[in-house]
Amino acid sequence: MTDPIAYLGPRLKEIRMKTGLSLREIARQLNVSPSFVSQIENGKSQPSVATLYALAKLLSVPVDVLFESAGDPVAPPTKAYDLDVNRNNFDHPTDAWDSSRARISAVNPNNRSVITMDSGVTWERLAATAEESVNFMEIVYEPGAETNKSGEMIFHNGFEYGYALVGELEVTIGDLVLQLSAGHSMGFDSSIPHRFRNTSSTQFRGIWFVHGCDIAHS
Amino acid sequence: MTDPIAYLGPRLKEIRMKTGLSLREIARQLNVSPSFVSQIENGKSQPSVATLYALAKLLSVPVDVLFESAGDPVAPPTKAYDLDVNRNNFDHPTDAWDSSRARISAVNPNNRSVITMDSGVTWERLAATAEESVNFMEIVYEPGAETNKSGEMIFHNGFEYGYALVGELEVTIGDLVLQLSAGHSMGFDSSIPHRFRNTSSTQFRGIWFVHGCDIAHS
DNA sequence: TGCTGGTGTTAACTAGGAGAGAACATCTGG
DNA sequence: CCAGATGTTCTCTCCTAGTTAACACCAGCA
Repeated sequence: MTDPIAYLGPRLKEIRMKTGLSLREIARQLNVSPSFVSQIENGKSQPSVATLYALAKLLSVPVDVLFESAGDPVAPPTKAYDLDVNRNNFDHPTDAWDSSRARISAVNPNNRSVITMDSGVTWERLAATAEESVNFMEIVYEPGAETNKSGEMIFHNGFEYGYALVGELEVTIGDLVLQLSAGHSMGFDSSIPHRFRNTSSTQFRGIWFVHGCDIAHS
Repeated sequence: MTDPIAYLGPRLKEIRMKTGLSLREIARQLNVSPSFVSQIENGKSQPSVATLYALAKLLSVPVDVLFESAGDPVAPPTKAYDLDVNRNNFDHPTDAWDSSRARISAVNPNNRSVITMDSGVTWERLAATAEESVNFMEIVYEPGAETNKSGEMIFHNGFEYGYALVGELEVTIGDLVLQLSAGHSMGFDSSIPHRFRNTSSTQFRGIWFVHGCDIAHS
């Protein structure tokens, strides 16, 4: 393995980029000079533990993530570390998040990485493992929210599983329509066109598991 | 939360103690002076990122663990796992139920198919799709119940994902121990030896998703 | 009882690097 | 073309990471 310390800088830059924060903004929030942040990112200087920690916290990633050299994993991380992003158009969630390298991932409810769609649909990642094309998440449908504003059905390879925590969700799979209410669960071949819609006046929350068939390819 | 940097020293000492390593031994392996290790442990000095990293690696804990204040549950001493497993009755759920042929499956909570283990562990199937080696279920651990009465860890191909609905579950994965309480979630490579245990006095319920690698074969 | 080899702690010191500050070269948008 | 962003690269200073040395304490062992 290459020296993880050497990769700290580039890694940092990479993560910062994803957050969209500017180097100067980081410096401002950390109370250090912009030049210093630049020096760190380019490996020309190293932060102290204090600034390292502050840095990790600011970027909301575990410190260990900063040591990961682009490819290989390190000691078992204790948290999922994907960044909060805001994207608005995915057709399906199998590839919503970058795959992390973790073999173990534990996620604290107030520390989840979240994807918010413009349509009142939110995905909160429940685990960030090394598996590709797999997503374990809590999904939230605000009243009136639906998978696709256009009303179109979507389909994709793989299977999809859901468990309703609270609220009601109208689930349409093929020509089957069912009302998923708290405690109910379902699973289906997601190559069948499907659509979800919250027709009620209260928020819907559910535990979702989606995986693509390309699991098979690995 | 108190400043995690301030706790770094004591935390370090605590972890070192558990490993049984002497301060001087640590210093020797890190190529630093014993006095310096002492100064770090007593908060009179702070390590550089490099030594911090080396330290974490030497103690085989993720760096973040060093920042956790004494209270939180973390990794206990590193001990080689005992990989002897016996699988007389299904100790892992990937193949518990026959695979159904359904492309769509919806399950009503009071109509689930249930497998009860003698040990106070129950699996309730949440969906019965055509997928092989996949299980979506609600698991119940009564107070005192554990994966294996013998206390052995189990492992199997694939990945396992869990979301805690109510109660608490002590989850041991490799040498990582974590307390999974309501709302918390996790996922892990289930080839890592693992074990669950309800050490509390109340019932634990969670949504579980387990799939084997042989998914690929279908 | 001393000696040897273990443990952790503290003081005084120093060399090196964490971090600042300025001036630099870009690229926007108005 | 200016005002304000962005990141970079110098030089310089002061702080501190890490040292050495001597400290006090045990345990075993002759």
